Formats: sequence, C-alpha cells, structure tokens
Amino acid sequence: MSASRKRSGATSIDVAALAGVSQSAVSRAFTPGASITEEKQQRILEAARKLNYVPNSIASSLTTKRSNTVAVILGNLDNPFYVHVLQAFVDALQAQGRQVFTFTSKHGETIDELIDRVLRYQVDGAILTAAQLSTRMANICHDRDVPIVLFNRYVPGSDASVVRCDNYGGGRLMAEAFLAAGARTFAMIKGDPMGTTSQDRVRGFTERLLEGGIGRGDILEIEGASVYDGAFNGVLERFGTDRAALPDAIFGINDIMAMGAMDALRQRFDLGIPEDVMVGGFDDIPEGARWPYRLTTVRQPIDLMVDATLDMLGLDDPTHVTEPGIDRQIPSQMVWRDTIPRD
Amino acid sequence: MSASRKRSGATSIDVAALAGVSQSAVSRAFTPGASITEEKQQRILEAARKLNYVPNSIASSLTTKRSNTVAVILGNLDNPFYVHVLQAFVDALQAQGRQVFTFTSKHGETIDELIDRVLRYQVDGAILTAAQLSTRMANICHDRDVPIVLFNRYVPGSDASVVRCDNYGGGRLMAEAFLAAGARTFAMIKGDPMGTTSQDRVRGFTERLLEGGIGRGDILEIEGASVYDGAFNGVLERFGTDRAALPDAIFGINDIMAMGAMDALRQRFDLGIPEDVMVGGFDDIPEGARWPYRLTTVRQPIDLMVDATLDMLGLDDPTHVTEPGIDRQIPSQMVWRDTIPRD
DNA sequence: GTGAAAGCGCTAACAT
DNA sequence: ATGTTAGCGCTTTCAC
Repeated sequence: MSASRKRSGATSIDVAALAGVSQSAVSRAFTPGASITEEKQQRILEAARKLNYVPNSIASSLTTKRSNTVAVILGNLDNPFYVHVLQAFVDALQAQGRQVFTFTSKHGETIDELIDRVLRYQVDGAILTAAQLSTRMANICHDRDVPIVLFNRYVPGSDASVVRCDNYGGGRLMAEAFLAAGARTFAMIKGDPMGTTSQDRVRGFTERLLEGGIGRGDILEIEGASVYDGAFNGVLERFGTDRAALPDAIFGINDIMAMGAMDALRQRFDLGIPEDVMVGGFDDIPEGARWPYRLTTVRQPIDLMVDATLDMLGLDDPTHVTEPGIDRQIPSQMVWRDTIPRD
Repeated sequence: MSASRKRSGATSIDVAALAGVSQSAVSRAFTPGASITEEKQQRILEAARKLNYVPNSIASSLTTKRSNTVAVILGNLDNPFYVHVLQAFVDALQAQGRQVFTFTSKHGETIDELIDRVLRYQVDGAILTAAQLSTRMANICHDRDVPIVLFNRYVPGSDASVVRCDNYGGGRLMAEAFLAAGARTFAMIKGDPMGTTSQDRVRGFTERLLEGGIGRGDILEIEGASVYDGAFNGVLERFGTDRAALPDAIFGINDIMAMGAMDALRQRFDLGIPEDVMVGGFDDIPEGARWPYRLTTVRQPIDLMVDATLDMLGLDDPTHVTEPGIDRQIPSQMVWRDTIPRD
C-alpha cells in the first residue's frame, strides 16, 4: 500500500492519540513495572496492537544510554569449539533480553576498525574470542565504560579482563595421562603460533613431560594452524610413509586437530588407536565424542566460562566497575574415552 | 579515572568546540562525500582523535531511519551447514559496513516474540534460516518496510520472499545417481518433519525412484531429526543387528546425517561403503569431504544463495521494494566422491 | 562551504 | 497515576 520508502510505522504519539492518553503513558505501558493502572495499560496495548506499533529501541537507547546489545567477536568458526561458544553466548544473552552483534575477524586482520564499529553502536559490552585489542582501543573502551572481556586469550603486558580455561594445567594433565600410559616419545600439533591458548597448552604439556624425564628431542612439534586440515596434512607431511618415525603419543592442542591427526594416522598407516599410537585432544567438543573418534581429551567447561564472562561484564549491575587486570582461570579436567589406554 | 557510571564519551559538540567549528561541521567531517574543505575536515578529525570521539550510530539511525543492521535468525548450529551459512552472511554484510544481529530460535519456539525484538531494533532487513513467521508479523514487517527473506524454507500459502536451493531437484539427482549405480532398495534419513527443505528432498528422491520402477515398499524411512546423533541412532535402531535388512543405498537428507549413518553402518556392521551399502548426502559441507567420509552429495551453492538473499533484501537501493512472493530457486548439483560407485 | 535551528522517538524528572 | 517538559546525539533543511 504505502509507496513511501521511509521506515514508517506508528510511533508512541500515534498510539497515545488513538488511546486518548499522553505519550508518556504509552511509554509506561511498555515499561515493565512502571506506574500505570491496569485498565489504562490495556487500553494502550490495545491501541498499539491496532496500529501495529512496535517500540523503537534505538530511540530509547538514546536516552537511557543502554542499548541492551553485546558484541561477540569471533575468529574462525572452522573450529567447532567456537561455534559452541557462540551458541552459548547467544542463548544466554538472548535469555537476558539482550541482542548479540556478531563480528568475525579474519586472522591477522587489525581489529581496531572492528572495535570502532562496535563502539559506534553503543554496545553495553564486548566479548573477544579472537583478535587482539590495541592499547589505544582498550583505553577508549575504558573511557566510555564499555566493559570488554577477553575469552580464552590475554595480552601479556595488559590489564584487560580475561576469562580462560586453565590451558597450562590442561596441557600438564594430558602429559601426565600419556606418561601414565607408558608413552616415551611424543608429538604435539600446535595451533595459532601467536595465540596464548596454544602456547600455554604447549608449555604445560612440554614442562610436565620434561619433569617426567622425557628429553626435548623426544617431543616433536607440528604446526596445525588450529584446523582439521592443518593437522591432517601436518602429520602426513611430517611422517611421510615412515611409520617408524611415529611417536608413542600425539597431542592435538585442540580436538578438531586431534581428529585430523587420527584420520591421517588411520588413512596413511592404517594404525590402531590407541594400540599403535595414542592421541589426546583439548576442548571436549561433542564431535570428538563420536564413534570414529571417542577422543580422550581435556574439557574446557564452556558453561562455566560463559557464565564467568557474563558475570565479569556486569551488565545488570549499573554500579559495576569492570576491574582491570582480572584473570579468571577456570580449571580444566580430563575426560577419558578410548584414545589413551588407562590402567 | 571516571567513577561515573553513565556511558560518557565525547560528543560531536565537544569535538566542535575543540576544533572551533559548528557541530554540523563535525557531522560532515564524518560523512563520506559531504561538503567540507579538506583543511577543516583534518582539523576536526584531529580534535576527534584527541577526545577519543566515536560517532554515535544510534543517534544517527534515529534521524536517518537506517540502522545498517541486519538480523540473521538461526535454528540449530549443530548442523555445520548453517554455521557456514552464518559465516557467509556475516562476512558479506560486514564487508558492506553492516552489522549482524544473530538470533537463535530453539526448535518449535514461537518466533513472534523474536521478530518483535528484531523490529524494535529497527533492523534494515532480516534473514530467516529457521522458524516460521506468523501472518501478523509478516504484515507488520511489510507495513514497516522491513524486508524479510526466508532462506531455504517457505510457507506454502504465503507470499514471503524466499531463496532456496532446488531441494526437490537435488533429491531427484540423488535418486538418479543411486539408480545408475544399480541400487534397488533404499532408505532415507529424514530431517525435521515440519521443514520444507527435508520434505522437498524426500519428495524429489521418492518420486524419481518411483519413476525408476522402484516399489514404495523398497523405500524405508528413518527419522534423523537433522542431526548427526539422530541419524546414527536412527540407523542403529532401525536395523538392529539384522544385516540382511540393510538396503542397497541410504540417502541422508543432509550431509551431517549421512555422516552419522556412515559411522553407524561401519560401527555396527563393519560395512564397506560403497561396496556393501552406498550412501549419499545433501549440502556439500566441507566436513563431508574429509577422508573418513569422502561423501558423494548434492551441493547447495552457499555463495550464490547468500548473494541472492542479499540481493533480494535490496539494502542498498532506497527505492527497492521487496516484491512479495518471489521464490528464487538456485540449482543444486551433484558432487561425486567415494560413497556411490560411478560408471 | 558553513552555521543555526528543527526535529528523529523515546525516557526521565518534575509537577499535579 | 498521569501529563508536561526537556533533552539524548545526531542529520538535515535552510539561509548565508
């Protein structure tokens, strides 16, 4: 019907006119817990329905200075772990009546431009599961009271708030599991070389192995770039057809790489896992629990981490001040399945 | 420093004051292509940087009536296909300078409340990859000139715009492939019984089989609920340990279910695929191309579908009117790998 | 090219 | 409980 192009739609003024009340009454009718009589509210709601009125949150954000939106910044969704993380954040935030802006940042991309966009939209908070924050941007966010929390990553010298899994401890756990199962030679498939997550897991794993009397030369390193194909090709290239070069145990720094490694081992060498080579992962994604893998891994408790992140954002509490430099580490935990012998 | 709680931050007025210009000049300085001298613009940008000024998009949306945001409504991210779809939309929209609101709708949940939230945020458009739209909501969106396009789904009697893959034709393609390979008995693993996507693929598959002289009794149906576990358990339950009951060919209505079926077949019966049973999928997700599967499937061309969707939304063209009832079907295409013999 | 002034649709005091 | 009024931070005529 309307040939006009402007986003039309009734406003609270139209509704007020139809219901024969003031415009503020309309506002109150749509505000839970506002002072308004049941009778008047019904009349207003009725008028609103007739006009297909929908309150304009943009306009209200302008006055309230809260947009009820949160930005979630993601890197690669090729790692299913982050898909589950996204899902958890969206579900939780949506249940709180908040909307989620999803951003993706290609690897290595500068994030400042992204953060700028995030800030323009007056988000109430931002969650970074990828990318780095420049000091300048961190300052701007701090100035504007926009809480930011880094999820499973941190910037060594900075005072940004972070929630992460105990990646270092998890690496140690895996080393212990391998050692207990009698492994003496090892390979690690590493993720993003710049990522603290991968670094910490690698460090925990290596240190525990060294403490267990393993020599540095018995710990191979393979670059897997955090993705399935990286790990798959990485082990293929590393071992060629030289079955004798295979270690006793392989640690995939995350599950999806462990899965890639398993597939490569089976395809190229037709190996038995764990009889011929044992494999361990990290994350505990549901995909790793499936039959062809039944991967023994270290669990990152997503729900706890998500809760902690939301908590740290302090969206509900207007007096909340995001303490700088808080670093919450959620303990990780061994999940035993079939890829490492036990007992 | 600031103990205040209000989202502070410099405004264009502050910047104007510091730069010694009018507030409108500041606005122009941040508007590409506005009338302003290079010299003045630089001065303003400089002042803005000093004050850590970031333009408030919320405020500008209020006047321009365009928010540069788009809502993407998703169902379950357990199907990797939709993860890739999300990724494609976010990447494309982000490149256009638009932000993406991500919503998830649990299965069976009424979507009206969700759409209401979407509308409140004055999105410039919405993409539904899940859930149904009530007529009332469809009308409201139409009234307000908010274009909506259904992605890979449609409401039979409605005039909503839709972009979808040729699911029916794809089903036929798969039936033909099986027939050509000599299969005479079949099973289909179906997805959401209410979803048009699953229904259409099932219909195309069945009709082609019937045309090929196959009897209805030779086409088993298994409910897989669109997810890996559904398919895995579905075939386990259906065939028990009765290897003789297995058909020649199994069609997973989507790749992730085909993968679940393959795993079940291999685990329970230690079957060879395709020697003992052939398997086909639909979607062509990268996961299905991995070694343990090498799944022959029907491709949904995500990029084309995403382009068509964005196109239909017509976000850039202010005169664009979303034609009701447009139904764009993107052709599907066979992708041959190793799970159906060829020649 | 530039500034002044008038809103955009709403919420938040402030009266009543 | 309800109406009046004054903005929120910006874009957009409209003069100059």
